[in-house]
Amino acid sequence: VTTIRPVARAFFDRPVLEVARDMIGALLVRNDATGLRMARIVETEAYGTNDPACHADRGQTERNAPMFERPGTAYIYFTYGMHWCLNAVCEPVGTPAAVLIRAVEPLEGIEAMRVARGPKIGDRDLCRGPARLTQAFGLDGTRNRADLCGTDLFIGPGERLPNEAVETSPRIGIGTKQDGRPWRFYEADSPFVSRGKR
DNA sequence: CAGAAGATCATCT
DNA sequence: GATGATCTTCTGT
Repeated sequence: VTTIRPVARAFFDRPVLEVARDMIGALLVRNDATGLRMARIVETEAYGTNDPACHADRGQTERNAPMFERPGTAYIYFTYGMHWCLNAVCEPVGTPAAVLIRAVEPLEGIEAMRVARGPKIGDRDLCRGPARLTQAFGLDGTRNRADLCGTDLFIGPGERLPNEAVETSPRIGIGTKQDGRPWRFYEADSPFVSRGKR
């Protein structure tokens, strides 16, 4: 378990849609003084150029500045007055793009996650949603700009899921939402995705 | 400086 | 399915 290594930085230095697809099945790992926490990524969403929903669509600001930085950088932003969301910055320096991690399947450190989330939370709900997983992993703004190719917080290659599970998902969307905004969403066929009822 | 919206979640009906 | 929580960030004046 501790032999898992981070992906190469070149993994993130690619078009954000490709990275969002390839992050399905990869591992999110935090391994530091707080212990080991590990989970499989099952749901992602891509943000980048030509996307009005992207935080950087109207240029660089203090908040979105990490999106312009080195691929593999963590962009962790605060929203709705109480929630933190984790992104992996993609594409070359100066090109704002990032993948939001929307849901993960807990694999290791489940008790630590339950301490962070609440004693009555079932395994399925520990990390099912972008703000839930940051809470479960103990991530917030103090970790903004962390290196996701680093050692104590990183993305690992994990087991390769069948691409079919990603490409045929009923809720995959590379297209347009009802309001006309782009929808760049990937999910595995898993009970740990954020919207499923199952 | 005020106002609105927001890459959400827990809780309730 | 609806609503409240809670506050930062951005925009317009």
